Amino acid sequence: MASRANLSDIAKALGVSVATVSNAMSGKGRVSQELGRTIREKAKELGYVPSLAGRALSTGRSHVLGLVLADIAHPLFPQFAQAIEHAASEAGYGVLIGDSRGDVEAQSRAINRLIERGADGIVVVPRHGTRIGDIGRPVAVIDSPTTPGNTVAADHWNGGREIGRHLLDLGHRSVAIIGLHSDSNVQNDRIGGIREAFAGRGETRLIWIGEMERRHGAGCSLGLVRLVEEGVTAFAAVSDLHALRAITELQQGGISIPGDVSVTGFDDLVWAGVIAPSLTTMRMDMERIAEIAIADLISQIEQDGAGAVPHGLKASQGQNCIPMELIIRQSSGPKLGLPASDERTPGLRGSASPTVDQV
Amino acid sequence: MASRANLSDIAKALGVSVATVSNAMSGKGRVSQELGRTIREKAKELGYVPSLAGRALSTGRSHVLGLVLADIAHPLFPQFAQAIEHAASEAGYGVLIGDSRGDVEAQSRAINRLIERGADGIVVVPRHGTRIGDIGRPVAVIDSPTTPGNTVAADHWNGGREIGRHLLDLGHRSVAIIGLHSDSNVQNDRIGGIREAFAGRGETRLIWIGEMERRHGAGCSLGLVRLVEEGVTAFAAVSDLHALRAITELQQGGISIPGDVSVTGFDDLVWAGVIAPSLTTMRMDMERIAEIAIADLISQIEQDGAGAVPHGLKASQGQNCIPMELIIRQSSGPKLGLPASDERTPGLRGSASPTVDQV
DNA sequence: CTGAAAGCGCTTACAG
DNA sequence: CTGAAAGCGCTTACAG
Repeated sequence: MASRANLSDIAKALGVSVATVSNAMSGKGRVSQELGRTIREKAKELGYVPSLAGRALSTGRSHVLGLVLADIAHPLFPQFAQAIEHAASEAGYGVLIGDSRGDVEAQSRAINRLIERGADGIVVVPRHGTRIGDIGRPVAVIDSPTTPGNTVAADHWNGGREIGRHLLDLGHRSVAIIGLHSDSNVQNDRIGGIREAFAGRGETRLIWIGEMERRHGAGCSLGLVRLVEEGVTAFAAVSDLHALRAITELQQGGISIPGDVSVTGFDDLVWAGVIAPSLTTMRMDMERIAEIAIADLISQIEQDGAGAVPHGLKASQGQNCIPMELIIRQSSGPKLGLPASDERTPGLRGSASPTVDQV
Repeated sequence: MASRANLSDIAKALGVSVATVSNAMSGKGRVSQELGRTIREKAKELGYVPSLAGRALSTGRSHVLGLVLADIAHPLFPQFAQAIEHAASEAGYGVLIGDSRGDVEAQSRAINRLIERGADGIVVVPRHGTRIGDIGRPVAVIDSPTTPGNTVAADHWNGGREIGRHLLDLGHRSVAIIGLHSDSNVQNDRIGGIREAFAGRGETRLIWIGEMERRHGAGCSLGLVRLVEEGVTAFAAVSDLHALRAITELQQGGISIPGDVSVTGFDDLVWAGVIAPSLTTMRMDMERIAEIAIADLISQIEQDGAGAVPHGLKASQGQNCIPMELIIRQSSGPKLGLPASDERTPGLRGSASPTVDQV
């Protein structure tokens, strides 16, 4: 297990020049089929692994991308990281992570660190209400279709609309929408969609968790039971995290889901399928989002040298708003008293005959 | 904004040699204080950013570490990634992510890819029951103190013991322990600790979710309500994810927590503080774990050239078993009927007077 | 204390 | 189709 073979070793072993070996390995033609094959065989035999550092130095490209999320501790991070890593890896790029710990200015520092580390481009999922300035290197922003400069995103608005329709179809006419911050484009889109669906067909009210916690402390009650008493029959959270909070608060208050009220979320986070009742939610197509983000980034990288070309899409904008997928699970059901005209399978867990049923 | 200044630019601007500039920048002495200062000033003035590729090529060190988790979609990944990124970044290293999507052999491929990308070393949080062979590059394994080759880990066993004691202190004498796989060292440690605490003081039984799902399908009921009827008063899950499942299943079954039974978890996942009731759990000190893993890795890197020195700790083994921290929240309380001799603060949510109270 | 030179492993015009 | 040469930006003995 001598130290790694390099181009020169192969060249020597075959009595050819390193230039030829290089050309053969990169497969850009310029070498006879015959010789090309021989060289590649020898390379394999010697266990040749190209040195990225050597390549990077001569091409000026590191073939590494940076991934910066507003908050690396966000429960969606795993999904993002996995999809981005996969897409990048398919395209021959590595992914370096940057963390901004939810802090706005740390976000730009994180981006800068990654650039100093030689990232050829950056994928950023920005913090609510942040805008990414020109960083002199290609960037792909994943936020919301309504965010200026956004590269690709799920169609959050339409996702909201579908959630709204789903609840309307089940007979719900009074929904409480649960959000966190009013400065998040993603959340505002989702909320806008839900409201649009309900417009003229039912009433919506809005709960901002962030605001409630500022007033009553973190982890405070959301007062959901009270809302049920006032006639709300459905809760549509803009994230599974908030849906989870709603479900447990309602359950703790003795309210049956979906017997008494329905609850929906967004994002299909890891626990959504596992809690009782399992959570109806809206899922992003992370694979496609990642693919498009990476493709855009790479096309930018391969165009401009290292240029300060303002990032933006040449690709068809329409393609960059990715549909979300409604996943109907047990937490949403027909409004109490309505004929159960649903065609959904009963599910594995017996939400059919709830044992709790008061308030 | 011309293209980036390099050592040679600084050297020319000052009429000195690049060697001197290099020495001045790396601060390894060899340069007069005077000149050193001048050079560094000029460097700053020109906005000099060292080329990692150049450095990597000449030193053979990329200053990049790889992070491989069994499953990047695991809810603990964010905590790990954040802590590792932070520790690495402090030490001047970048972090490249690798994904093995929960697949055992993909795990080694992921490791190899990172090595081909030039990672100087790898941090791996292995999949249950996997063992990392020699990969010809420094590795730090974070798994369980009882895993052979483990570098650093939380003291899962003792964490289990503390959970057990906590439940005993609350008066519980019959606990159901909820695990996923019996081939996970981490889980076995946690379970062993709980059992040790209960030995001779109460009875424990064990539920393997993985096994139940194999028999009854994913998302199946865990039959927890039945257990309560049989006299179980506490559920100790080896992960917050399973605790969450337990809490919702119990609540859905009309059982009050902590009124009727207590539930505890592990890991303090993102939602633990936010559900109702909030979840009592055991938290790892990720910052310390990450620090130690990174320190170990770097010391290995700086010792052997690229050697096949079998990884292992020279550092004091004792230091590498990091205590966990018990976080008492509302999901655990005194056993029903017992005098409430607890000193815990009542918490923000009124678990004091539960409205649900049947079965 | 400072500098000239070689070399890390690759790619890329440019010749032949 | 193939090769000799220069260069990417740095570091590191080795001289002076």
